Parts: sequence; C-alpha cells; structure tokens
Amino acid sequence: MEQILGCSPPLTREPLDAGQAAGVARVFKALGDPVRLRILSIVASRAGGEVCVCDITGAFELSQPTISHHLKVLKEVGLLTSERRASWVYYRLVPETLGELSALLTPPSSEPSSEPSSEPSNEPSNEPSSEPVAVSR
Amino acid sequence: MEQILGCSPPLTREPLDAGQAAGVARVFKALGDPVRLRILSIVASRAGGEVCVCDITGAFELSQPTISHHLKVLKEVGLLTSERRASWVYYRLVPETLGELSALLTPPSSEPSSEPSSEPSNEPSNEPSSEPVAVSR
DNA sequence: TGTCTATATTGACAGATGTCTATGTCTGTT
DNA sequence: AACAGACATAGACATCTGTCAATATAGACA
Repeated sequence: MEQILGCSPPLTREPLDAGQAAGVARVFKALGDPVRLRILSIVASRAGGEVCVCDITGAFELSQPTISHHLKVLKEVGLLTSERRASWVYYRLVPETLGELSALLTPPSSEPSSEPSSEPSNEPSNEPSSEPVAVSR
Repeated sequence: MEQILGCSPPLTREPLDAGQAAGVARVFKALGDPVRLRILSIVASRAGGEVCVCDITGAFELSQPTISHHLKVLKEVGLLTSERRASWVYYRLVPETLGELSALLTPPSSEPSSEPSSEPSNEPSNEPSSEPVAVSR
C-alpha cells in the first residue's frame, strides 16, 4: 500500500513543498467530483461500515462502468478499501485517510490572542513584506 | 458572496444529496491541484495573514497569468479573499471555509463502543444488505 | 462444463483544465 | 500627460477527465 499523504502538517502551519503538494492534491482531486463525494458519503455513513457495489450503482443514474471507475479512483488514493465475498464486492471507508485530510485543513486557532506577541506579526503595510516566501521546490 | 458549502453535515453522518455534493466538490476541486495547494499553504501559514501576489509569483516557476488564474480559482470557492492596497494585491485565507471542509471530513468516532447498540449494526454477511442506500437525487 | 450474475477493464470521445503569450487595466511616478 | 510596474483577462492549445458501449473476468450453481 503506497503512502500518498506523507503525514503533512496542517496547511496553515508551513508551506507544502512540491512533493507533499502533489500527494495531497491527488487525494483532493479524488474528492473533487460530485459523484465520488456522494459515493464516499454513502459508504462513510453506512451503519455497518460497508456497502455492496450493487447498492451504490442503484443509487445513481450512471452506468455500472462509470461507478466502477469512481470506486477505483477513491480506492487508489486510499479513501476506500474493497473486499470480495462470494459474488459481491464490498467497499469500506478508510477513516485514517479522512482524518489526515481533516487535520490538514484544520484552520489556525481562531483567537488572535491580543497578548504582545514575540513574533513580528506583520500587519497591513503599504509595502509588500520583504520577508521572502518560503521556497522549497 | 455566494454560499458554496451549504453547511453540509460530515460525510460520515449521512449521504450528501446531489446539490450539496456539487457545491462541496467545487471546493475540493480547487484543492485538487498541487500549485493551488502550495499557494494556499503559503498564504495560510504566513505570519501576518496576508501575502502579496508578487511574493507568490516569485515562489514558482510559472508565468504570472498562471498564478493569477490559480488565485482566482481559490478566491471563487471562498478559500481566499483579496484586497488591493496601492499597487499591490494582497491575498488572505478565509479560515471559516477551511474549517467547514475540515469538519466535513471528520472521521467517525474511532471507538465503535462495544456496548449493545440498538442500531442494527449490519456486519459482514454473505448477502448484500437489503437496506437500500439512501437516494436523494 | 456451461451459463448466469456481479464487477472490472478497454477504447472512444466530448468537454474540462492548466499553461502560455499577448494584451488590458489600474495605480503611482516623473 | 506619459510612462512604468503590478496584476487581471482573453485566446490558444495540449493534456486530462468523466462518461458510455463493448468486452473481459471471476464466482456461483446447475
């Protein structure tokens, strides 16, 4: 099993380097389709934790190969796993992957803490900050 | 300002309907590009909270219009806002949007709670659950 | 073995997307 | 007023993506 999300820190903590960004983008790209989002939510919200492909196919007005394709994409980025039992294939959520994504998007702590900060909190000036943007290509 | 993420519940709570999925997918699609992810992380992790376009452009080996295009996409889905001051345009993170996405991806509480559940927790059977998948097209 | 059902794979194709060059717009400066 | 710098927009183009019909594969069962 390949690791796509190399345990990247929250987006708000430090700039992603190109490699991290490529991996994370793959996963978000998988989430960037309405059908896949609905499939994922169907599987994720399922009581027993798993859903038969035939049930998913029945929930959309799309061809069976199209659903199969979307399932494959979700599986490739580590959001779902599948298991065959008898004639049917069941898909399950991988909660760890979802959790990593959620952590990645954690916004900065909302309270700006009006205490005197030792960090130079460069606020609105009329000149672009001279501080160079971190570049890790 | 248009609402794209109509305050959807976590993916793991209930299936998204087509409308919700379309909105959420727009935002994730914006995150599905490595360059945009890096731009977002540069802005989000910036101490002062805002970054001049010129600084962003300098961090990539891409043309200025390309960066401008990506900034526009991130702005359109509500992840960034921009403000012009003098000759420069500054971009800021919209932490609320990031927070909503993070909440959306919150995985189910890890502990399955071995208590006797009143919910019929349909576990591995050899027949697809007869329970129909929720369909809200 | 052969057939039926469930799912995956292949190949094709229209439409979306990322990138570039060229150009437009806005603002400060001479 | 004219110019220069910062950023946005428009148009072009190659590549990627979602969808389908057709076909392959794998298991169950007669």
